[in-house]
Amino acid sequence: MTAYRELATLCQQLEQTSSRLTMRRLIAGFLRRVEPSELEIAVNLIIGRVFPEQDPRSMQMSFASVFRLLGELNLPTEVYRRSYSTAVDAGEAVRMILKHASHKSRRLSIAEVHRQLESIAVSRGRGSRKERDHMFRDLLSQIDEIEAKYVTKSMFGEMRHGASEGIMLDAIAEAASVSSDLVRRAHMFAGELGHVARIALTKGEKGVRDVRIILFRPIKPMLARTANSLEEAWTELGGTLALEYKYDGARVQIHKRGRTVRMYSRRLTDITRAFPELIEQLRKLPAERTLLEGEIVGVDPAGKPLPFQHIMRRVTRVHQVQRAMKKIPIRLHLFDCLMVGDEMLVDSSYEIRWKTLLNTVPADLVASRLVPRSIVQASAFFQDACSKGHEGLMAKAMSSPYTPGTRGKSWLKIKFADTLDVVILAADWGYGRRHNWLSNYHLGVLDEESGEYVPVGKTFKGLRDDEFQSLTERLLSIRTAERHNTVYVKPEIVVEVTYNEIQKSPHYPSEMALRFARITRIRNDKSSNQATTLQTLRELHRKELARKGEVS
DNA sequence: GTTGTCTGCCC
DNA sequence: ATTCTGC
DNA sequence: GCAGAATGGGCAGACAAC
Repeated sequence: MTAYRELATLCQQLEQTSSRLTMRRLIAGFLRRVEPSELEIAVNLIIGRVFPEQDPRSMQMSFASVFRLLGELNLPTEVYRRSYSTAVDAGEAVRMILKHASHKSRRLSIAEVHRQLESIAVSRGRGSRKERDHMFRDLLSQIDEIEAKYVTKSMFGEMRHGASEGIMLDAIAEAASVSSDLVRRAHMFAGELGHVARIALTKGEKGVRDVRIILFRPIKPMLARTANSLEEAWTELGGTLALEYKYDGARVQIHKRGRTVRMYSRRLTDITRAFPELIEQLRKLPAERTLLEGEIVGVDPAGKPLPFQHIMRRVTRVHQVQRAMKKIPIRLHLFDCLMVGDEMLVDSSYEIRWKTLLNTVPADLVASRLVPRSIVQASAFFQDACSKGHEGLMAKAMSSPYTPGTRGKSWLKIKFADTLDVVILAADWGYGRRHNWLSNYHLGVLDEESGEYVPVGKTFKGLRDDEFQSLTERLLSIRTAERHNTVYVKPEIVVEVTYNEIQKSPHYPSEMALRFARITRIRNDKSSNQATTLQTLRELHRKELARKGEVS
């Protein structure tokens, strides 16, 4: 058995360096000396996971739970106040608080710490909240404050020591003396870091090479990079590309063997039971074995795509699936085929995979696509997609292989986006590396009827560090009030915000919220009475909705 | 039984 | 999801 | 160019509080 303390020490060392090579070396050394039976657990805990990626169990513990139970220690109020205001993150706050509780470490092993975390995760049903709190407090009483810090961090998935999945993969490769590329490929197919580590360290290169795609073990989806315009995508791909509609729905990976069909989400969660009508349809496909990928969108009776919110009502649904099925009909748009029969197509070109897809499934299940001959034709297709209520287009390089889990340059997404000039109404204090900055800005538009500014969303994106710093100073100088973590300010600062959609909001009184808002400019040239008005925003929202379908 | 809070997971 | 930063 | 970090809106489900 390896002491959990050693894992905590490793994390402390990682925290002290920003060099990836050093982190890789430190982790590799640790993986080589950790007790083999604890290897898989350790690999996950180090990068901030209690359970492997595909494990459906979760801790059901968050900041609120942990701070509630720490409050029960009845330490001086000053200890809590100082810890919360000084600590950069939750793990650090826990350490600072527990320093005053002076628990002695019983030197639990990695396996024992994990066993206790597991029993917290499986506690369910009436009274389980209290039971989980009790069990976690019990765990804290057996470890010292340094160990508690990293247990908390693993539980919250925020290590903040700079090493995560990517560096872990390199470390596994180094520890096992196997090439990094092979280890990464094995991980994309196996989907579980712990398994990859065990195989690499016990079976070496041969074991890693033998990992391949198996049906009903979902693989990491290939990711796309964003292009700012169609022209940019065209240039980047050298004009030899295909365009597909980018549907605003849920990405799914479909595995079929005989009459058995299962569907997995982008994060590899099994969501088969949410879409019975689709499963039934897919079971009838002639292909005996296949692995397909596509996007599911909600549609109205006329077939127009519904806003994203509606498909979300179905993806995570467990109860009343049949009722949701009637209310929110769906359509599947397939765009890739990674396996047919015994043939593995991951390394085949996109062109070949597309042809195989067409030969495998009926045409009405396939995404709309165009191989453009000119950029003019491409632009028309983009307009076409947007006007029909879709998100935009995907541009794909014809000869590119499927590269699971990586954001390569062979898939580019081009999304509709627009800008508004909005006013900063308030800002939240940041967390972690933004601890000392006001980092999350509440955005408002002017209601011409009342003359008041009403919130329509928040954003923390778009500014550079130096801009956060100067904006923090500026905002503090016009502060009107401060409550909890939020500083309210005079509505004076105007920022240009880029967004992708105006959503119907059940939360904001304006009943609208901006999706994916990011600051693209600080409009020092504009005063707040020149900002976008609520009335204008409503009009834009109406126009957006007119392109999309409606639920009856 | 209803409403509110927390959590995880879609984007 | 998007964006910025450091290697 | 990759990897990591910070954090958005909104959905269902599970449980807690009333």
